Amino acid sequence: MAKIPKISEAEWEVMKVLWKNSPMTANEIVDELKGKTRWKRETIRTLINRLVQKKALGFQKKGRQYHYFPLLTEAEGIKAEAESFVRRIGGGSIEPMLAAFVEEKQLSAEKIARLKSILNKAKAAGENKKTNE
Amino acid sequence: MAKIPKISEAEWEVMKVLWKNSPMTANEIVDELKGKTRWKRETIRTLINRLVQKKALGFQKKGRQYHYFPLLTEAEGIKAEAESFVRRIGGGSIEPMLAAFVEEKQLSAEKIARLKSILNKAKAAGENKKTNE
DNA sequence: TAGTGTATATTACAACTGTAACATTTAATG
DNA sequence: CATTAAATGTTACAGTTGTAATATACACTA
Repeated sequence: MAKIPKISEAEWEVMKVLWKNSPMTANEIVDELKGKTRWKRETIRTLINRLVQKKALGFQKKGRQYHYFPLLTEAEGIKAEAESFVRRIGGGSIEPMLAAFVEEKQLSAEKIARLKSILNKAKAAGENKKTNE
Repeated sequence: MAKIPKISEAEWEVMKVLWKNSPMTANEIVDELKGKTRWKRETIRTLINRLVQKKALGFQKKGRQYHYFPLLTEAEGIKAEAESFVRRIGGGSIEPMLAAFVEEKQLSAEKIARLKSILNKAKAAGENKKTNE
């Protein structure tokens, strides 16, 4: 997807269920979210509609029902959020944020290893910055 | 600071200048931001006022002027943002986001080392079985 | 003391968000 | 075919945010 639309907090919850499993009908989405939130059915439908307007969701009409599916991948969504985060903190240090992560989430050893590998590659890229392009 | 108020994108720009240097008068903040944004003087004053209402900024009256200063530290602000980010992406993987970071920012070797050290501590706290790398 | 700059305070207004209620269309049923 | 139940569509309404304009208060100057 070219330009990632800005997805609000509540809308993200909807995206997450579709990222886990799609396509889904509005009702299936509602049922899924009824467990996790206290939103009324119509609230959830509003969120779905807004996501369609924003072109974050697409749908296919099947009889009287719509089957919704994401128009961007979860990784794209996360990357966009991360970029917005980075822009926001600007010159700030990313350390408190990584610290918050490890506090908040239970990171498995493998995950940590992958993260470290990303950091290692970063260092390499930084060092021969002038030659790469 | 006990509870971190929700600070909007534009408001963050104001906080950042105060985190770099405080206290400052409204005019000093305006001058600082005039360089970085295209906001009108009164726009910036609105942001300052909203931050005061939210108790993100305090001030001291000195004659006819107010001298503003942050009521939360930059690290607190960043941590709150990071937590919000983590909540939002929920079960999602943080890897795309770390990747975005290293893409977006030029990380020095020392910074990378500190980040790795955070990861190492995380592993220790989480499950200290294997000690690879 | 009356005017004039500056500071601060109040008000504006549209877009976006959270949170729904109400209305309309249409497939299926009696 | 008329009714109903379930889907989708339209409208609502207050709080937040971006982006200001306008009004008011007060210190200093003439």
